[in-house]
Amino acid sequence: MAVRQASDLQLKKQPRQARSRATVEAICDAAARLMQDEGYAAVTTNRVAERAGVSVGSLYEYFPNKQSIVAATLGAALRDIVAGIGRSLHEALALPDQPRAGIDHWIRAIVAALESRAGLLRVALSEVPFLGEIPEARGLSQALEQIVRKGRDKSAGVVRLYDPEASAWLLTSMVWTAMQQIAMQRPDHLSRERLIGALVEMVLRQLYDAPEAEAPSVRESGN
Amino acid sequence: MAVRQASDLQLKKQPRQARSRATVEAICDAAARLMQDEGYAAVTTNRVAERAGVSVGSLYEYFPNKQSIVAATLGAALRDIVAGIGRSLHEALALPDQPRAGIDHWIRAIVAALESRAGLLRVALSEVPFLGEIPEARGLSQALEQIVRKGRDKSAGVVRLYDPEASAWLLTSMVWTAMQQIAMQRPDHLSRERLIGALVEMVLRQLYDAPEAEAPSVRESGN
Amino acid sequence: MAVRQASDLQLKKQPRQARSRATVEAICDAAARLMQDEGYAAVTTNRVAERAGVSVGSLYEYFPNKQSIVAATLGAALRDIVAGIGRSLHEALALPDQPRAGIDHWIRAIVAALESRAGLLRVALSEVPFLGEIPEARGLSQALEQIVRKGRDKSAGVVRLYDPEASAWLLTSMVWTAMQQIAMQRPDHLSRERLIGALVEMVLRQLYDAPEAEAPSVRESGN
Amino acid sequence: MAVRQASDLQLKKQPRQARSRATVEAICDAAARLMQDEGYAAVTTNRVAERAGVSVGSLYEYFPNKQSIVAATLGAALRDIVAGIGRSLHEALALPDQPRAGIDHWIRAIVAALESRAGLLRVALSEVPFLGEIPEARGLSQALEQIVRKGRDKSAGVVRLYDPEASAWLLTSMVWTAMQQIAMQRPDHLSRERLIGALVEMVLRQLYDAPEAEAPSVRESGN
DNA sequence: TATGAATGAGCATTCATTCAT
DNA sequence: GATGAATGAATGCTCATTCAT
Repeated sequence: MAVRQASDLQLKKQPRQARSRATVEAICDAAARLMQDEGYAAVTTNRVAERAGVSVGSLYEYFPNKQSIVAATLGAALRDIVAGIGRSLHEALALPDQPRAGIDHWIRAIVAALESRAGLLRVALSEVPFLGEIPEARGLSQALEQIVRKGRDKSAGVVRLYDPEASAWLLTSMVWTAMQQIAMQRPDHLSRERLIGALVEMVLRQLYDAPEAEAPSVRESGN
Repeated sequence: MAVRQASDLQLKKQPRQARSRATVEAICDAAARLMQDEGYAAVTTNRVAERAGVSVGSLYEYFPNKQSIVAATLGAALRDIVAGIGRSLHEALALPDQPRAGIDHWIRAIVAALESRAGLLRVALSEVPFLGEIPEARGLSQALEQIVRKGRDKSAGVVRLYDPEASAWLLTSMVWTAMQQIAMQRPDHLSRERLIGALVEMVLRQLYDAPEAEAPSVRESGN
Repeated sequence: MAVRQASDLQLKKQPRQARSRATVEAICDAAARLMQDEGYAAVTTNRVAERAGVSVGSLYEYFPNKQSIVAATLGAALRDIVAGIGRSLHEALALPDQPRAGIDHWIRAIVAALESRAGLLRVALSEVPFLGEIPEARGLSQALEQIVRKGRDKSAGVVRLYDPEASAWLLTSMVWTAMQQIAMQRPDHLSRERLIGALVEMVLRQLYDAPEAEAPSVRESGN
Repeated sequence: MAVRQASDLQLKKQPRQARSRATVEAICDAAARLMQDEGYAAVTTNRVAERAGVSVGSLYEYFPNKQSIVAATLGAALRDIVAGIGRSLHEALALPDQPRAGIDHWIRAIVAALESRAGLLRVALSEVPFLGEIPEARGLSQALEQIVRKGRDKSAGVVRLYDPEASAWLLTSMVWTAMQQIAMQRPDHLSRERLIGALVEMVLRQLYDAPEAEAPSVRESGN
């Protein structure tokens, strides 16, 4: 398999002028729309340029190759998501020390952040071969791990996990994919509210041996 | 997005002769190897034909287009996996009614089945744009749901889930992805044994409010 | 400067069928015509294919890249030239031992061979950056050297050159370029006949009218 | 072949200010270095501008197109060479009437001049398609012819060449290429000294040891 | 005058698919 | 049925040149 240099996914030069930044942004926006609407295979340099209202040449002024366009596009989206989570996490930490409220808060935050970019993420996760090589993708994992670690520190002495290391790793990855599913693949008959409620409950039970909680009313309006 | 007819992913005609079946199989094997070794982008009809020791023309005798080759290849792999799970599930049902033993058994069965095709699955899940349109992929989900349903029936009256519908859906998808991770993305420092052990414990806790179990010995050899 | 693999200039596969050989030949002919008529810069893969009455795809069936087309084209032309010289050389050796007749004969042979491909050679020599990497180009030099060596062997004991090694090298390269000039850059007012006659005379004078000159001291420092 | 206007190879306007002259010179220097180091294909207007520390726009302020940059670059190099030869020729004419000393002197002068620009010349001669259209290239030929003519005038009555016109033309072009070879393609085992020595001897032999030969009939038909 | 972002025609190359043998 | 040579639209990318600032 061809080796990829780290630099192959980076911009040729940082756009400094407002004009340049606008061009780069227009290119990433166009690529994002194309990817969402028609899938990764539809992202061709000429179509991206056309949609961005820019010439192919201009595109190659900033990006060394096609992959770097996709990487920048996804990178920006992921950065937005991490930022959104970060903001909410900040608030969450300000909350009183009630585990349920805290967990509920950050699960909501992450799901909301993911939902804002659901279409793009779906394609990124299922079609982009080099997603793992995009720094921001690793950044997101690390952000998650940080959250988990902080949560754990806070509840030290309370939580008792069987094989803590393995359990923590599993719980993180399971909750992470659960949130992705809620944000991106939720079945029609289950609303986000119900799923988030159930997920919070499951997490609490894992961490605290939570006893029965009142079942939610099944009547609901939206999804 | 281009509309895809269901028939686009199917074989032109079922190979009836042994000779034909061998050809189709050789093609799928070649495609599988190529995909595992070099990624989805490396799967070109000419290379598949070459590796299969067949002419491109013959390939198009059975398959209407490239996607149908990939679909057949992944379909076969997924059928193998479902079959493997099915066999184990059968044994599991024969076991005495000990939840832990049953859960442990089928988690092991699924992880083992996934591991046998890990390389191919990794690529299928992260690069193939039409995975969801492959009937067997849906079949796998349904198989899982069946298992869960059977498990639930067996333990009716014992298990109390908060919002059973939402919880069941979540639990299924979480455990499913946990098993994928264990089979395909396990971190170096956590062995399959530890992860399976922890996962079983987590599932039990969700279903039965399982109390503390003995922590596993941390000494381990392999992975 | 980019490194070039030897294989980059060679055919992907030898055409075995008559049909294939005809295709390869048509491609080389088209490239030769294009080069002669419009220069090396006009040789683009699409134009070559078009002129050859072949699709670009077919072209890449046999040639790994553009350079290999040019290399094959020039290689064939150079092989023709070497073959032509070889034939004449054979006759020349059959001639009686008259130096003038022999030299006249092979100069004529080489000039005629070069003239038959003058247009192509002119472009090859003045525009093709990788001429020296084409094996047949080296082959031509070696053919020349062989001729010179044979000529020298024949006249051993008669010819006395000042610093024989340096003189032989110089004489070879000078006569070689003289022949190229006669074949390809002859001024309007000087006919080939006159130029060949004069060249034969000059060569004879170098080889046989030599009065003894002092050999140069062979001791030398630099280059 | 595309027709080229003479003006296409010339500067748009002569730089009059010192500033402008410096810019033009920087551009030519950059082009020369690029050509020497990486070949004619590496000479792109953007890279030239960059290496020259100038914007592409400025470059087009003085040059109408890319070819004119190369033409100016080579023109300057050739002018340097002609100037160098001119200086030496002047000294040579001041020398006493010893043919060997005179010939030795100007051969040395030319070889030295060529050597000073060997890298650039090699590329110019083997890759630049329009070298013959650069006025200075013609100028160099004319300078050579002048030298030869002067030499001939000086030795009138002594030198007797078989078919003087053809022989002179041949001798000029042969000696010219011999000097190029000595300056640019000398084989490892032959030093410049030996080769120049041998060349001088060869020239002398052509010019002064000539026994009477029958002049060729001047009547001729073709070319 | 000088700049350098922008242009877009054009290039080399790939690959799913067809069809004469 | 089987073959594999042939096709050509489409792709990623370059670079001489222009022009608004």
